[in-house]
Amino acid sequence: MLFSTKAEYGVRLMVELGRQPGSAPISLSAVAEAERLPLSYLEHLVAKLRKAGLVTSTRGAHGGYRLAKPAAEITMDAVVEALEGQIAPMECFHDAPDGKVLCSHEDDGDHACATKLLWTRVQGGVTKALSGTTLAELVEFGGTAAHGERRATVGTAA
Amino acid sequence: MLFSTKAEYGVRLMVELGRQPGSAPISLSAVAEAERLPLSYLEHLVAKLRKAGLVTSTRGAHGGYRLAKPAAEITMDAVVEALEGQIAPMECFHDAPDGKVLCSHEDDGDHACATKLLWTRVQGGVTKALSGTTLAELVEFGGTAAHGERRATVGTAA
DNA sequence: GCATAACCGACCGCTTCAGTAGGATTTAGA
DNA sequence: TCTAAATCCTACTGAAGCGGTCGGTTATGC
Repeated sequence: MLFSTKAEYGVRLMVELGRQPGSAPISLSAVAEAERLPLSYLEHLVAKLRKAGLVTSTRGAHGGYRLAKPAAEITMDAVVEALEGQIAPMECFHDAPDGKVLCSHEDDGDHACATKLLWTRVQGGVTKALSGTTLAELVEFGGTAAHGERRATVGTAA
Repeated sequence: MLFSTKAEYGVRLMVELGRQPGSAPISLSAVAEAERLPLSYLEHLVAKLRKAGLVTSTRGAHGGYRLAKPAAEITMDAVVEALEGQIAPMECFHDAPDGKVLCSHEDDGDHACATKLLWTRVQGGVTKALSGTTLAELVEFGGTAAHGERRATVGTAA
């Protein structure tokens, strides 16, 4: 499995928030019930999302969570990264501050790291798919399929 | 991390086999020494590759492993899948026999699985990167990047 | 002041990961 | 024929992460 249920649950949570029309905050328990997910586990996940600045919270009675930005401006790479940590295909991969991809055992033998080409391509494919998908798309996708006829085509990000 | 070191080590192992010019089998200990990887761990990995039909083995003295097919005909999706198991972004994803992608909680609520769009795109990106890369490419990549003649001769073991 | 809800940290059973250990079987060559 | 080299196989282990629970604290609307 590429991702754990943290990403799955977290994205579902975000979609649920994005689905809400008004500006009133939604309580976690409402989300948990709607998505049939354990409330106490969601607490951990939403904490990550909050620390990443993706959702805002209001405490106390009638409090809850809402999106920090419009759903169309939230790309899924930020969401998944907040939940799962840095998206790298391999342990030795880490993003340099300047955006370049590094491999920790670059050239540590008598030849360059032959696997770097592969993992770079994989990472490119994943980040492209994630950053090319907005939360608004997912809300729309789930929403239209909800009432009425079934959307069969899923399509791939270009 | 998307993949564990199983994929990393296994790919390195395959590259090492592909690097060898002759048709003589290479012992695992030679590979382990060249790549500085634990021999007994490589045994587990190469077993998976063998069961997947990617390498062949000859037992006994002067035995070892070699590629079951030319490196140009080996795509990395087969290699990684042999090592890591089925490549799916999420637990609920599984390939149907007819090649279609299924989600186990398709439509389990009052709306379709909103995350399916996202995971489908991610899976597409990953499989595209993996199946679009051949072992020969990696061998070539590591080879040219190597500083010419300092290429280690994975000769007969010590 | 009470119910509601966000917050926080500790804990737990389970599985996987990465690696080790010890042996058995097969084979080439002296 | 004996031996060293190699594959092959099973079992085990420490560490870490996953999925989830629990109890408690703080903040807030009614």
